[in-house]
Amino acid sequence: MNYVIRLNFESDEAIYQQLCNQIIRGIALGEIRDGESLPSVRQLAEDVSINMHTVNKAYGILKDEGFVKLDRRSGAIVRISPDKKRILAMMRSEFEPAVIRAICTGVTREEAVDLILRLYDEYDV
Amino acid sequence: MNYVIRLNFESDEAIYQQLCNQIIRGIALGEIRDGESLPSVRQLAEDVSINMHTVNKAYGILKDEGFVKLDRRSGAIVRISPDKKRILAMMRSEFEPAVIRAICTGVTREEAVDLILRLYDEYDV
DNA sequence: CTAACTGTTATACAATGCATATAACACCAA
DNA sequence: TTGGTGTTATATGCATTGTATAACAGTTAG
Repeated sequence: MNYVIRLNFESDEAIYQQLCNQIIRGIALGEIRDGESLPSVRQLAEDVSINMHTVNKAYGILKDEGFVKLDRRSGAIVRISPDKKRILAMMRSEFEPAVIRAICTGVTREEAVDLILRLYDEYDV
Repeated sequence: MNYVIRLNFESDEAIYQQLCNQIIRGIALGEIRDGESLPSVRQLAEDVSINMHTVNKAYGILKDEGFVKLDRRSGAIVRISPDKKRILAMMRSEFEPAVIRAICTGVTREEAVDLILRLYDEYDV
């Protein structure tokens, strides 16, 4: 895996969450492919200078969210089990706080839609 | 203010954040109008059975986000100071984690856009 | 078989954030 | 003066986060 994980230790976002997002981002970008194996918890922890348990927590969440399969012998392997209903429910709860603020401050539907499409353009191939 | 604040004490979302979101939601829905005054920190705390400081923290955030003006004599008054740049930056950082998951699981642009538009329909008048 | 590697679990610790509680202060209006 | 604002200070209990050390069970290469 050549993909570079970027962590911001000054951020108030938890490290294990940043780690999850970075790996999912790599999958979306196509830089981490289905079937590919991720570094071991100890290896990745050393690579990015964090604790083993923080990586293990991130891997456990990626497993629960259906992005990887964990295996004692070969480590963590990217295998996507799409759960559209769950993702759409998650998207709704993530979008809602932003949309109500957008409405109050006069951000139009067109601007919101444009923002979504630009994010898709940025990550989707 | 007839608007009903709903809090979920079982949620892992902080109470002061839920309170912010509920009030902004009320503004978006038009149930709380510009110029209207919110209950005092002590009154609202008693109404929803939480601590005064939790309400005070929420009011402080609403002030920082530009949704209310605070006044020692008359309390908290809804007065929106739109900061589009800030809201758009916030929307981007809120949307990003959801969008990368959407791309990985095959949620299309159309579905994401539809979700946004349905949220607008739900809150915007 | 041994050694080295996987994920997994248990325990402990410090730091931080959340929510509560009690109390006081400065300001203003009736 | 009395009672209502927001504001601040201090303290406590609790959960989360991240780190640290250690061990366990299963796999694999030598």
